[in-house]
Amino acid sequence: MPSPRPARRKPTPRLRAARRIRFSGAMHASFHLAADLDRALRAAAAAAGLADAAAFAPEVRVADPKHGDFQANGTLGYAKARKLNPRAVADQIANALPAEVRAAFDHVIAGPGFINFTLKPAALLAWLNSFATADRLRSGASAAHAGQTWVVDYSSPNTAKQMHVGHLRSAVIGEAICRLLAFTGARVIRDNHLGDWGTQFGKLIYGYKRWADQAALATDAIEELERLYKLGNAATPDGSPELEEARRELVALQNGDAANVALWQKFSEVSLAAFQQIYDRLGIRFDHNLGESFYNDKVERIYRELTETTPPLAQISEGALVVFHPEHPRFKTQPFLVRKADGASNYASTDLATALYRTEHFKADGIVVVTDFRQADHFEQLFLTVRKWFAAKSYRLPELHHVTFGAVTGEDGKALKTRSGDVIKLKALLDEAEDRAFAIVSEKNPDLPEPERREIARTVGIGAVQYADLSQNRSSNYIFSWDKMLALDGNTAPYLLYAVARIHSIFRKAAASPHDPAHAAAASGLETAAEILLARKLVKFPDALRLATDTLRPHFLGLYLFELAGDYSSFNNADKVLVDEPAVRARRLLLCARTLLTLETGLHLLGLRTLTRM
RNA sequence: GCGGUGGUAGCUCAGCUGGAUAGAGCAUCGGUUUUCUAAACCGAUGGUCGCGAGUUCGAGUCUCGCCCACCGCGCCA
Repeated sequence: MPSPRPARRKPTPRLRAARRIRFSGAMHASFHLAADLDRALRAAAAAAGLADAAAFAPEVRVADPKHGDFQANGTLGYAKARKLNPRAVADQIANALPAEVRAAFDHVIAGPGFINFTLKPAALLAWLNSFATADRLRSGASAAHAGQTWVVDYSSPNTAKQMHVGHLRSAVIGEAICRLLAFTGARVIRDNHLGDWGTQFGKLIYGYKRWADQAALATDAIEELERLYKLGNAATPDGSPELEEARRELVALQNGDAANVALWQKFSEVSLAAFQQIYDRLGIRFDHNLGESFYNDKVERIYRELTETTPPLAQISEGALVVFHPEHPRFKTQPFLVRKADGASNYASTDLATALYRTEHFKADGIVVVTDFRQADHFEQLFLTVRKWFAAKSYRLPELHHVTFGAVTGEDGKALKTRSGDVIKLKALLDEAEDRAFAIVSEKNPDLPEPERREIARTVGIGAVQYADLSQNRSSNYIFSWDKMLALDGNTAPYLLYAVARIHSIFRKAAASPHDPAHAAAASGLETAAEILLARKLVKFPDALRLATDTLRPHFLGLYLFELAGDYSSFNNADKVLVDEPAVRARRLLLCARTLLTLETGLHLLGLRTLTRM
């Protein structure tokens, strides 16, 4: 599989110690039950006296509910390699399982030799009691990236241009990844790598100096800058004296000409202000906006370091400074061009400088760059080069991940455009999402006051756009469909938000708080099929979280939330919550509270807002 | 030409890195409410996992070959 996948991190001694302490039985449930089982199975293999027990990998997976909660597949591979009977091996291991595991799980050997584990109702309840708040969930999850710093580079629009639909996926997926990494313990640095430098600024300054409309700049600066760029571009055809003039403006800017630098700064400022209006609606706030211009004075060091090693990593070819990778079938001939023949830098130079800055200045343990799949070659070459360069200079090497995603297309499968063929501006798209959501809310719930319907429309409309992107595997193209993303059935934001709203509704009706520990204290043991099915789903949140974070694919979390909302709806339909018997009512309120906690926590991790009524 | 990503039910998509009888939603058909939001739930119909070989206890998943779509491949990012 070509998409980047984080290597399993070696646990630090500190983490190993933490895991030992966290290992426990049913009384004090540990966060990640599958990880508990993995350790218990390894210990059992050793205790059972299996030959070569250290080589036994349990391969614990979340199971189909009809088979249990978790299954260990590792016995099959282990037995096969040693020509043993897999069921006999499974039996030996199962018989040596520690008492805590036997207390918490029923287990059975099934099929060719799987060991299936099903949590007992008391163990389910113990887990739900242990993880009663978002903080508890976070501290349970935080071991994965504790003590690490991750820099995430996403959104990254060009200044002096409006954000359009092509910027949506990077922003939405990038923000979700930031939140996942932060929740699992990392210090996350959100870095907006703006396209704020390059030849287009010569043409823009040329247009600005001739045709700028100050009134238009005051009302909608970006719109006016786009108009001026188009004018400037049209007025400077190849070979024309006007183009020469535009180039002189660019050279003046690059040489620090005060007037042009001031103009460029103004362009950046108004652009950032316009971007922030979009980011506010998407719940995004960057820590840094270190665009390409920031690295202007940092590329000389790159050229020097890439050429001073023996043998040099970079070489001159056709006047340009390039890096070849002789061991690579394609990049041995397809150059990585780090300095143009005219001596100017390009995106390869600044990206190399960026990787170094993030390593040295931010002390990054991991760097994630979120761009569309068309840049895959560039980043593969970039990372290959960084690895060799850092090794040659003995720099510490962070994990490097290029997170790619497919195109957003219309229902015809072609790039998404307006009817007139223009790109769709992100502002207009978000406006339309809210308008459509408002129409639906007003139809479904006309009695709510209009300000509340507006607020609901904001949350549902924007959430629908975000979730449509996040619910699907990011590597495939995604077909933009208002009807599908705003549908109330299926894996959509409205369906999930509706489940959240219904749970809030029950607590309103009961005049109770989801945070009240009294429900847990008064709860009797889980009994009905729907209660148990729901609880079994709730305890698998850690698995979904880990999968989404390890693969940097948020849709795994989305899929889990959808399944959880479905199990909740079934429970809600089968078992009335507000019954008279206090102990039954309390345990069902407990399930409602934990479902609410998990759905809200999960949706917030994906960058969505939630509602109490809709 | 080389490479990347896709190809799974009529449509839109999952499929946890090789595991059990391939799953959801939409659509179609049928059912459920004097009950906490029916914006819901339950059931049925629907599959040559693009095609063909191979690897092995086991392949949608791995290997090889082919077909189709989108995309990338020297001075844009």
